[in-house]
Amino acid sequence: MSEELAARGQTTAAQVRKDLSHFGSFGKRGLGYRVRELRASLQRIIGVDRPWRVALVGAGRIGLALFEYPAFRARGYECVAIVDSDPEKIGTVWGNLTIRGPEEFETIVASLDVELIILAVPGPAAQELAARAVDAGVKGILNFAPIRLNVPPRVPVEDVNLIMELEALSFAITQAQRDA
Amino acid sequence: MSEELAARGQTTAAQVRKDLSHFGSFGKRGLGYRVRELRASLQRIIGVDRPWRVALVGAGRIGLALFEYPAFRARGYECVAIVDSDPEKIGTVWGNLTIRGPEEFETIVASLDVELIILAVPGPAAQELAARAVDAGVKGILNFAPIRLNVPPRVPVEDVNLIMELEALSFAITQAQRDA
DNA sequence: CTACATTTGTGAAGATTTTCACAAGCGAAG
DNA sequence: CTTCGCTTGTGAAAATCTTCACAAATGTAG
Repeated sequence: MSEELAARGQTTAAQVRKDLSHFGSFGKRGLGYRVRELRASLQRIIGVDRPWRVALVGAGRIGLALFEYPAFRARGYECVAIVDSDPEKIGTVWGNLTIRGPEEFETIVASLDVELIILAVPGPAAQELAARAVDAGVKGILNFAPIRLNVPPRVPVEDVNLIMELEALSFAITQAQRDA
Repeated sequence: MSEELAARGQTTAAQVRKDLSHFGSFGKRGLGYRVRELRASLQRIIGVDRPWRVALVGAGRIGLALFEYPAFRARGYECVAIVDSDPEKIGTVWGNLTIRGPEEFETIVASLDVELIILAVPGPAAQELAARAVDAGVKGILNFAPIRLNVPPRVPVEDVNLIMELEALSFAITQAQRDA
C-alpha cells in the first residue's frame, strides 16, 4: 500500500511512511491504509476539508485563464471577487462577478471575507496591492508577478514564475548535453 | 557582494558562494563579483545565452495567456508554432502564427526545430501528445496538465500545478493557525 | 490458541545539504 | 615591499533528509 502510494508519487515506500508519521498514524499494520480515511485525514491536515474564499486581483489574460479554470472551484477555491485597475474593465461581468476597481479592494476583502488572493498583475503594481491585501486581512497570496513580495512572515506567498520554469528546462537540457 | 546576492535571493552569503563554487570560480577575493561577467557566466551555464524554439500545444485560455506574455520572448523563448485539436481554432491566426492541427505536429517539430513544448491541454490528451513530442525530437516539456507525464528520463519535464500551489497556501495558513 | 504472512511505524545508519569559520588572494595605502 | 582591510572559496562541522531494516501489529488459516 505504501508501495503503491510511493509509485504514484514518484518516491519510495519508506518516504511515504516517514512523511505520514510526521502527522500521525494512519494505517493498520499488516493491512495498509484505508483510502477514504487517509484521504480525509490528509485533507484535514492540508486544510482543504473546507472551501476557501479567493479574490482575483488582475483581470488580464492570466487572470482570465485562472478564473475559467474549472478545477479551482472543483477543489474548493471559490472566487468571490475580481479587481482590476483598468477603467475599461471595471464594471464588466465575468461569469457571476462584476470587475471592481482597486479603490474598493479593502472593502471587498473585509465584506466578503477573502482569505486568499491570486495576484496576477504586472510587476510594478504587485507590491502595493500585496501590502494592501495583507493589511485588509488576506491570509495568503498566490503570486504571478515576477517579483519577491515583501509581506510579513505570517502571510505565506507562493510564487509562480513561468520564466524560471522554462529556464530550469533549459538548464536541464544544456546539462544533459554537456554530459553526453 | 555575496551578502547582497544572498539578500536578494532570500538565502545566505555562504550558500551563494557554495552554490557558485559548484560551477567554478567567478569572483575576486577582497573585491566581489563583477556583475556583468557573473551574469554572462550564469547565463551560459543555465543555457539561456541563446534563444530557444518553443511550440505551444493547446490554444485554450492558458495557452493564450502564455502566448501573449511578453516576458517569454524577451527572455529568449520564441514561440514558433501553435497546435490545437479544436477544428474551430485550427486556421485561426494568433499574432504572427496560424494554429495547426495535431496531425501536423511531428512535421512542425521537425521542420521548425522545436526544442521545447508548452503543454497546455486538458489532462486526458496530455500523455499522448507528450509521447509524440518526445518521439519527434522535443527536448523538454513545460507541463500544465495535472498528470505525471511518462517520458524517458533524458527529457526533463517541469510541472506547473496551480491547484497544488493553492493547497500549499492552505496548508501553510492552517498550520500557522494551529500553532497560534 | 498458535503459527504465519503481511505491512506499518520508527530508531539507527547513511547521504546530502547547509552553516561555520578561516586560509587564500586581491587591491589600496603607506 | 609590506601591511592592512576586505571578500571569496572551501574544508570541516552541524543539521537535515533519506534509506534501511526490523520490531510491533493485524488479520487469516489451521
